[in-house]
This record gives sequence, C-alpha cells and structure tokens, in this order.
Amino acid sequence: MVKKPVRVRFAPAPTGYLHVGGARTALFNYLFARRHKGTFVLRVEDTDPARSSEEFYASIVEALRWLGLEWEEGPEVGGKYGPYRQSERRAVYDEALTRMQEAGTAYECFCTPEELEARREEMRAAGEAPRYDGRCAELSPEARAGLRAQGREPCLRFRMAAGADLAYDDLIRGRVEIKAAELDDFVIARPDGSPTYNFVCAVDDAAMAISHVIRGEDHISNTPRQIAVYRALGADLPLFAHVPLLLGPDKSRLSKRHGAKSVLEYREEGYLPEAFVNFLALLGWSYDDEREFFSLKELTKHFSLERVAKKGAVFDVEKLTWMNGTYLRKLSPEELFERARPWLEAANLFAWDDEAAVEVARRALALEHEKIKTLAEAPSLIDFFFAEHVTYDEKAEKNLRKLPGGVDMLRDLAEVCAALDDFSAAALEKRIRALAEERDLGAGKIIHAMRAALTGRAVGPSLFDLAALLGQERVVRRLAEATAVFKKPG
RNA sequence: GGCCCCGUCGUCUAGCCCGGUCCAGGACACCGCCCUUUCACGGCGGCGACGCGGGUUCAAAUCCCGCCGGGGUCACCA
Repeated sequence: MVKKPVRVRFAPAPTGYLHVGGARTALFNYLFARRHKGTFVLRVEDTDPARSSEEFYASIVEALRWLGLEWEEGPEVGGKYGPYRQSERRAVYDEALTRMQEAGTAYECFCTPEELEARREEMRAAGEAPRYDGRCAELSPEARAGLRAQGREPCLRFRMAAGADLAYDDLIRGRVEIKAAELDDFVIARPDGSPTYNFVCAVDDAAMAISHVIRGEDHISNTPRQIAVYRALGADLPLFAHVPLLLGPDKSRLSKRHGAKSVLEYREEGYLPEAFVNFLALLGWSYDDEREFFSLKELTKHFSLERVAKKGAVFDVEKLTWMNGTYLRKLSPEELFERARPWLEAANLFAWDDEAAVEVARRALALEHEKIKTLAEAPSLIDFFFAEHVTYDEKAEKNLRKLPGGVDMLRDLAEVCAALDDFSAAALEKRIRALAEERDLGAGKIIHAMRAALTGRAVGPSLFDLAALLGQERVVRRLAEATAVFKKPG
C-alpha cells in the first residue's frame, strides 16, 4: 500500500486571539508536517459570521508568524486546495449538502431550537442522555410542505447509520469506541443554508486531502460525527491524534479565567518566540529524560506523536520565564540590544539620534545581560543611566546611610573620583579599594553606598563597570547630590 | 448525570508497551552552601512523587480487577 503524503492542518476559528493552547496545537501540526516532509495547511474556520472577526483573523496570522510556524497552504499564501477560509467555500459545502440530500444521508428538520431544548430538558429530567429523537427523519414530502406552510424553515440534519457502532484508532490514545446509542442525527446546515462545524470540518479535511487530524482532545467527541460524514462522502478517513489539553493551575482547561493570555501578549511581555516555542513543545511532548532545549528546527527533526503524553499539562509561566532568560543569555550583546529595542524605544529613555546615548544603552544592557529574563525588563534595568536625577529606593537609601563617615565620606569619594585621570572600571576599582584600605574599611561598605548613590538602587551591575559607563562627570555629580540624603531626617 | 479520556515530586516530565538495572532520573520553583561589591549568572547539595485497595509473580511505578480523584463532552459554537 502506498503511503499517502502527510498533510495536516491547523484550523482555528477567528472568534478570539490565538491562545497558548491553540498555539501548541498549531506547533504540533507544524512539527509533524516538517518531520514527515509533509504539508502544513492553515484553514480558517469562520463559518459563523456572527462570531468571527477580521481582527481576530489577522491576529492569529500574526501570532503564527511570530512563532515561526509558516504554512505551505492557506490564506495569504494560497495553494491548490483553496480557498482556505471556510467563509469562501460555501459552494463546496452547498454541493456536498445537495448530494447528501439526494442520497438521503441528509434530511430536513423543522424542529425549532426552542422545541429541541425543551425536549432535551425532558430527556435529562427522565435521566436519559439528551439527543435528537429523529422526529423529522422520515417526513413525507407532504408533511414537509405542510410545515413550510406554517412558516417553518428547516435546518438540515445528517442521518447517522442506524445501530452502527463506530471506532477509530487514535494515534495518541489507541482505539476509541463509540456506541451507536450515543450518536444522534446532528445539524449540518442552518435554515439559512450556512453549514455547521462538524460538517464543514469533515468536508474540508476530505477535500484538502488531510492525512492526519491533530487537534485538542476536546474534539474526541466530534470525531465519530466527522467520520460518519467522511463515509457519506465516500472519502478515505484521515488518521486522528488527539493531544491533551493545556490546563490552568486548578487543572481545568486553560482559559481566560486563569489569566491565560494570547500568544501576542507574551510577545509584548518580552518573551522570545524561540523560547516560547521550545517551552510549548515540552508541554505534552518530551524527547528523553534529559534534554529540553530545542530550536524549532531541531524540534522538526525529533518530534513524534508517540512521545506525546496523554495527560493534560499545566502551563507554568515561571518555567517559561526561566527558559526565556536562558535564551536571552545565549544572545550576543548586540542581538540582545536589537531585540530589546522596541521596549527601549517605547520607554523613551533617550534620543535615538544621539549616538553616544545609544552606545551607553547598548553597553548598559550588556552589563545586565546575565540578569534579564524578559525583554520588557530592559528599560527598567538601565533607566538610571539616563535619569536626570537619581531617586533612591528604600533599600538604596538605607545603604547610603550606612556609609561610614556619611556626608564627609561621600565628599571624599566624589573628590577621589574627580581626581582620577583614568576613569576606567579597573582604575576606579583600584582607587576605591585603596581608599577603603586607607580608611580601614571593608571595600563593600563603600561599594554598596556608592552604588546606591549612583543608581538609586541596592542592586545592579558591577559598581565599577557601571560607574565607568556613567562617566566621571556624572559620577562626581551624583555622589555630590547624594549628600542630600543625609540632610533629610531619617 | 450519561458517555469518553486521564492519574509518577507543587509544576513540566523520563521510566510503564518488553516486570528485576527505580528504596524512581532530569528540569522549573523553593531551601542551604560556594563563587562574589549587591542582585543575578554559574557550581554543589537538600526538600519532594509512583492516587488507594486487592490480585498475579520469587519480584510491580511497570500486568489484571475494583475504587477514588481530576478533566473533557453532551448546541442550528468551533
């Protein structure tokens, strides 16, 4: 038997932003396609005009691109199975609908949503599973005409084969069996003719020659219906793989109420797409018991559905943040600066046409390289280099006050700094340490207070590096200004 | 509630299919120590799990049964 070419699809509905769960599903599809030299298709499931929006569509496309998940076929790039937006495929569905009506696998149902809900409620009350009772399944043409005369507009239902159990082999879960009793005739088109999800999904997967359907496990219960549609269409079944859901801290499906953000929000918060993708891949998939760093490219080499877990995974931002930090540390100082640039620009710390200032920023960020965890932190890490006057935080003020000798020592420090011919970090360190020696003090005493005076903070880069970058003039000035702290009561 | 799925450290997971090498390995977080002018990075160490109960077996995280727990789904949404 000839193996069919691998074709997978990610099929989001543009009813919201791309969230992390969707992103992971997209990633798994992408990886699977690449791994098997197949095709990754993007299909937009916008059959519900009331809930779909262009804004969401655009943001999903942008998010996928940010992650680097390029699709070979889909909106924006085209492909021979297009169009790839279901709102543009109405003709395809209409044709299938007509064929199925003619074949008798679809029939008109005149029940109203209200009537159906009432009957479902009765069934629930009676302890039965609420399902469609087949009331309109065998309506005669005359009966239908009568109902129409009453002003009723029919929807179309799919006729499930009576008494037929269904089963399929899930690539992740193994064999899944569904009893016929659990299946009912479901709506495939609304009275206005617009088709519904289970129908279009199967029609398109068949039409687009999708070989593997990789999606969230919340779709397991849809699978039998879609299989039934496939059969009615006379199409070969794809293979199904249902990946576990992403969970919130309370173990229920990750959602907005857990504070789940859209993918693009993570971008805004300064996460690197390469770190984000790496982290996402590890949520439900593993390589072995050791390795956890993978580039997108490496993932495409190693990914396999066999190593996808069955258990849902909790999205742990802390680990993401740690991983982001390690990725940030792998960048060269220049790359780090360039990638932090959007955040730096937004913070408006200095004029970008001032080359000297840009250079200071570049070097300042380099001094914080080992500490930065997200790009969004960049501005606050270096802003004191550009502040007109230093404002001291609580801890800094405390460190300043602890300086032995107080104001006098601060003045001496300023004097010493002003007298230095060579204001390099090395020369500065030598001089400051010598001063500490002269006064019979631990160098740390001076260093801590001086850092506070120069930066307004108790934490920061190496004092001597920072001071050298700040420049002699500003160092002397800030040391002088810091004497004000001692004049305040405290 | 019916049906379906899942169940190893707080979290992500390796191990389970092919029982012994697992008094369960790695990572994040946390704690301690080291490095060090602070923070951080890095290094070292610690804390910490096989949901419970039966059974099979010389031997069970691994196989079987039951229970419990969690989740998903039951639309003219996708």
